[in-house]
Amino acid sequence: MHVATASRALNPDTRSLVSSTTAERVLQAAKALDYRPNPIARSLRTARTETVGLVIPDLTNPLVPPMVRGVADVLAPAGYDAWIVNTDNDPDREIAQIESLRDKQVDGLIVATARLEHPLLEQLHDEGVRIVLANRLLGAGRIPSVTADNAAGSALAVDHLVALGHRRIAHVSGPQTLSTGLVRRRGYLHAIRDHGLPEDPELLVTCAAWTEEEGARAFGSLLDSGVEFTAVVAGHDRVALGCYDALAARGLSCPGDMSVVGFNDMPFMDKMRPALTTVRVAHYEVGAEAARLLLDSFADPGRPARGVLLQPTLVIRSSTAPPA
Amino acid sequence: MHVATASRALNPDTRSLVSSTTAERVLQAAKALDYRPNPIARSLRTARTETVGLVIPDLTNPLVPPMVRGVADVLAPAGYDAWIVNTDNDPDREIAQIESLRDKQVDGLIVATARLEHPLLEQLHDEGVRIVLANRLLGAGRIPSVTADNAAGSALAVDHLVALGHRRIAHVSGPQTLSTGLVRRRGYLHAIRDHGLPEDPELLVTCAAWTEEEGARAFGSLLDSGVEFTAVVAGHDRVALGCYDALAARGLSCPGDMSVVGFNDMPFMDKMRPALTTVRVAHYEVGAEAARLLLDSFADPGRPARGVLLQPTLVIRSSTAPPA
DNA sequence: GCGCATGTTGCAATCGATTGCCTGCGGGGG
DNA sequence: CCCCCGCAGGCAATCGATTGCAACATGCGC
Repeated sequence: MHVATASRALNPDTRSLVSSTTAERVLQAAKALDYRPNPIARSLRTARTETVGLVIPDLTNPLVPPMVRGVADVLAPAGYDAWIVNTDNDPDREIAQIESLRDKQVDGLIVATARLEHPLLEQLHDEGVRIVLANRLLGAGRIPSVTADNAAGSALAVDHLVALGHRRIAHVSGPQTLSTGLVRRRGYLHAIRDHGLPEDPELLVTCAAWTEEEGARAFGSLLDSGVEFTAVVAGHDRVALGCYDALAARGLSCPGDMSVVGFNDMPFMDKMRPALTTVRVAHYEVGAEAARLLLDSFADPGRPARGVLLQPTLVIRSSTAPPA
Repeated sequence: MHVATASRALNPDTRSLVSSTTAERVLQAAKALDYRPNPIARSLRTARTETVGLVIPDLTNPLVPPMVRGVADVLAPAGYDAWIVNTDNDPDREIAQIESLRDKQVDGLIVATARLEHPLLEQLHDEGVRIVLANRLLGAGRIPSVTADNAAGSALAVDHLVALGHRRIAHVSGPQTLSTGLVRRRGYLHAIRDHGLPEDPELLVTCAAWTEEEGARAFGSLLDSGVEFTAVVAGHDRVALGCYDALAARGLSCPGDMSVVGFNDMPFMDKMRPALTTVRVAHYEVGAEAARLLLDSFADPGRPARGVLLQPTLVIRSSTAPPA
């Protein structure tokens, strides 16, 4: 029995080249010997690894694990695995990690880091590397991507507050170098305008990062400025928690004195006091859909880039109430 | 120039076999051509992949990501990468995943799933597969492992409560099929005895899982039983949150009516109301140390198995107070 | 009865690196 | 002056699978 024949018998696609009796014999023998194909040898020959690179900023960011699971759960049935690498938002590290993934011959990349600009990715895409962006958009939109509809999410938050009777609604936005920071702010501004509310630049403050500290600092300065308002849309749950802290530090209550809406619905946000009303982003679905797009692009290389927008939902809890 | 010569020049270990001038020329050429060695071809030849398998129950469990980062951060400088697989605590899946990792020719395994029994792991270890256990202990302790000193952690919690003046201290333990469930309970019992406190079996209840629901159920039944006590050591932060819920449902306050201590110090436990006093386990360090043990076993295959116990610390917040 | 088509299997190249062995060259010592 | 030793580098096998091509057998049609 020749290895070539065995190889053909073992591969369902080529099994028809082998007589059914020998195929059966090979399958029997494989089972008897507990034969396990060596993926390394196969990859060397076929130049495919059944592996995709998953580039994330930091696994310990609570938003990330659900997305990773979404990716893994979609890839697994298709026979693919994910290599996970953390960049810690360091551009140099990101480049190094991506090159390392390419050396490992990954069949595609899912990039979930959030910076806006990224010449390397566009270049790789032009070189024919299969890439899907998750959670971020890039320049011309030529690269397939999956993101939450962040603008719509901001609008959901504003709509909810307006429905409760709020008219002066602040926004604590994030770094404008981040796709999320930019779009959520834009969505807030549009929603304010759509409701015919006054667009007061004083109601808009910006964090240098999506952290509680920055949220407390930015929102605290807004509180101290003397501007009047009764509700705030935070660009991120962490920022909302910072708002909680800033309120507590000033003896103000939520939702009594101030309604707060977060963004993302991280784990445990339902356990906060008050439980945080927030815009839920289905991160698992973002990952799953990104993986689907990537698999699609393997199946049909010619397919044009598709951008998927996932609709967020509003989760109403206890941090929002009608104004006093 | 022959590929063999180039190979030797590129590899620091064999570079001395090549004259320094040719070595220099090769290095120059490699840089000029942006040569990148193919890890797949190398692995096929050397039967090493510079890769370890990391077996975890579920990435979305908040305790897991820090451990994964600990592993990754230690492996990276040594040139190793980690394949991460989730088992969802399904024994069959765990076996399948581990076999898949072996097919991928990982150089070693770090297994961080928590069930107590595991014949496969012992068998693999006997076959010479390099394995390190994280967060769990196995039978005879012949396999190197890294765990938090869970018994000592329980004792820290009891000591703290006793120092506050509590004398009747309950324990909500977890599944006794889990290493953590078993040992934390044992540590609690020892500590109670060491303090000369009454060992009342009625103060001990057990959850079927480390979840808020189970914690609320088990602790609720204890509250409803009429047994007197003023404090509880929960075997897990999630269980402690369940205790919060059970207290709230009965109109009891924490820490006014009942002191609660958690276990693990998951993210956001400092943001709870009240902020949770808990036994902090350095999960990052568990992962890092497990990775170190594994690298050690690569460097020196003969080394005897070592078991590392990491000492937890008590983080005192607002869920504990002297008894009323 | 011969030729050709079809179906099955074997041969050998290939993927890209590593490594044991051998060769050839040069220098130093007898 | 010759021999031997050591160093540098080339040769070729090897890892384990895949795959184009060739070869062979069988069977059918003319």
